[in-house]
Amino acid sequence: MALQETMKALSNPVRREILMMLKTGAQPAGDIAQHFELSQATISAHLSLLKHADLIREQKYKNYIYYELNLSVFEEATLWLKGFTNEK
Amino acid sequence: MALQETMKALSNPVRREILMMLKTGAQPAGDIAQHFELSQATISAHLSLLKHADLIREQKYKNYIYYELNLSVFEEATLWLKGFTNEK
DNA sequence: CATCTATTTAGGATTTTAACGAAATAGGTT
DNA sequence: AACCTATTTCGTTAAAATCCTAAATAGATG
Repeated sequence: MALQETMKALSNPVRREILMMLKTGAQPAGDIAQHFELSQATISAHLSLLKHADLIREQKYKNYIYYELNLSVFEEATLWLKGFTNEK
Repeated sequence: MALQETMKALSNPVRREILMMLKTGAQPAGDIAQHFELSQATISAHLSLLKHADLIREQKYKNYIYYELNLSVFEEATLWLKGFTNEK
């Protein structure tokens, strides 16, 4: 998919921290927001951008929206980067 | 070093294209600029940012400033990304 | 169905980024 | 020293990103 979207999404520290939070498993938007001193609305916008970049997926359960990593796009980005160090 | 600088630098398509141009070896700033329909000043600013992110190094020779990749920082970024897909 | 809770959307202020042309600098070369 | 040539720095402008508060939406629950 679009490397541009991926890289743009990864360029922001808040979004990277969100991704790291999701390493251990899916979490609802509210829980994610509580880890930051930022408004819920701001975190929601970051989540939306990560979703558009396809780095995360959402999954509804009860009253919550759980977000989780979508690893395939990470693999693409990793490959792009490895292209610099691997080849002779 | 600072992952923030690295990711910020990689988030821009012009800068990524510059990096790809340097895969095949060092090139002077002027040659790099010629591959884009952007002013020399703009490319110079991109090169400066890449240099601050430590993704490239400069090397003076005759009248030119040659830029070349600095692979160690690519490795750090690759490791960070692989941290998402590798671990269980 | 009325209400509560979780989350997003809208609108707006502030900061950052990307670009340009023009001027400045830094080295070579004559 | 004077002059090229390559590159950067300066000053400015326009567009995009980030954040906030307040209002809207969407589901679950009583």
